[in-house]
Amino acid sequence: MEKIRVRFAPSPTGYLHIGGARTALFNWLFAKKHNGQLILRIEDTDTERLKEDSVSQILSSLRWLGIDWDEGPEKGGDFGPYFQSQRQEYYTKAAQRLIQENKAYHCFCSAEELEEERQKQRKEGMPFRYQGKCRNLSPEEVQDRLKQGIPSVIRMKVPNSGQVVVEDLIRGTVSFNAKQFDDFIIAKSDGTPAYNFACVVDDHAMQISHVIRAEEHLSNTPKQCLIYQALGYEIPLFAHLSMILAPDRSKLSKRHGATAVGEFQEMGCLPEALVNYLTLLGWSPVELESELISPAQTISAFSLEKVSKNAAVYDVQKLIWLNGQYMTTCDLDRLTLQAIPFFIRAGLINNIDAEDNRDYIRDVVNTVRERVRTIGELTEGSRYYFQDVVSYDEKGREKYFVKQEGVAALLTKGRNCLNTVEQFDVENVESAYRQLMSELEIKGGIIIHPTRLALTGQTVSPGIFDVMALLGKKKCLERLDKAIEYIRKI
RNA sequence: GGCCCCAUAGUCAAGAGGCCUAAGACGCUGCCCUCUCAAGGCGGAAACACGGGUUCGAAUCCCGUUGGGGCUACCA
Repeated sequence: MEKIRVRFAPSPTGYLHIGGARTALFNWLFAKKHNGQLILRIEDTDTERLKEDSVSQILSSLRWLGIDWDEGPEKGGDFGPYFQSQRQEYYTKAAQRLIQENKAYHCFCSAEELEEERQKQRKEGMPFRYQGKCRNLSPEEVQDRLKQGIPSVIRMKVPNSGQVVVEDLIRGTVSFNAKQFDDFIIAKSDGTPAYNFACVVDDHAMQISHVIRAEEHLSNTPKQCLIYQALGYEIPLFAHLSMILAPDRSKLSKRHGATAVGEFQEMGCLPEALVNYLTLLGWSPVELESELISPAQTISAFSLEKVSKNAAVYDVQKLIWLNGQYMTTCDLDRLTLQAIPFFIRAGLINNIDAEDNRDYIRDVVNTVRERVRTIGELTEGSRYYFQDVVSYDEKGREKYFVKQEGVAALLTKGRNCLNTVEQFDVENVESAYRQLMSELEIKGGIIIHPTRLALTGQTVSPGIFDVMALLGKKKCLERLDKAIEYIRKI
């Protein structure tokens, strides 16, 4: 088989969203699977829609996900430049050639004229198609108008009969009737290429073997085939990935909550979880026993033919669940490192703590991580390890501090019991407390619940003895004293 | 409107004419474990959009309908 070269070609009009991320991921998986290259190309021909910083955001999101490219921005390669805005000469040359070969032509119709025509046709209930007014202008006329400086676009001369057949690796053979297309624009009046044209010129120049992109481009593909044919280029293989939809089956947008990769990062998602989730959207690891799969496993099992044809509704619940799974199993030091910025932002620690108390922070992360699903939740669940308890959970307060008979005295016994523990570790603390329970002939929960509330302010936490040991003797005694005093005042 | 794609539980998704009394996962739910919450273990409810064909036999093939999505720009 020939060299496999695929590309991801985002337009820098905003952040990388999960649809784009999945397209990039599937391209990456396919390239890795076949020892091919992934090319990153920035499609920035529409200067009006460009957004500042967009490129660097997209690049950093891709890197965060672990999707690396072999050629492209900040990387270089033999087929550059990788920004379409720097490739104008290629487009101009190709368009000029088409004009010389009588396969494309200058069109001098103004936007107003076209709009008028459009309205007229709509009134008649006809689909809008350019009528080919400038199609047969004589060379002299064209030269004349060009000299006069009348703005013009370049249009394809589209044959008005015949079938255009697209071979798609996911969808099979899809055919279109050529006569439905009008003479579409390949170069705008400022000379910059229209999407379909730039795309074909670049994919050919960059020797792309497989075009893997979103389904929204399937309808553009026959036009691109027409361009390939006119230019005499070999047509690559296509694979159109189904769309990712919002829960209401509409197109995903900001109103549907987090859709940008960066937003998932901010809420404390782990990149491996997002990647894992995205691979499951449209592809399924049939021969693997679990859905928790690493990129390496995915690469070896991946095949485009097995990619699902139906649009997928994205379900944040499953992503969060996957993230929770990774939270408890991922490398602790790495997770700690990722959590620290969250802790700082939440005001739990400062930069100095982050350095000096690294071990403590790591222990906190380790004990809390198995009961939370995101780093955001981890941060919230870690509060009392860094800050004093300033209030008690309302329901817990009612149940354990107000309604529980003799709780102050009980906690005092607990306090004194802890006070006798020398080596304040989990085993010693637990055996001391257990001994107290059996002396008092009470069930564990009777003293554990109020203790938890006193130490954490919450009704939920990791195992209470783990909490005690991590908090240390001093803080445990302080917080118990404070709670006892608080209860007495009720 | 025209053209194109798609159609299995709430969601992702296995399924290539008999192996389907239709996998698995998330979510929901019952029980167990338990100091709480998670996690974990064992159960449960929940789907082939509809109508016609083809066939001895259809979730699977064909046609139609309905529904969803995309394209139809001097956007990509």
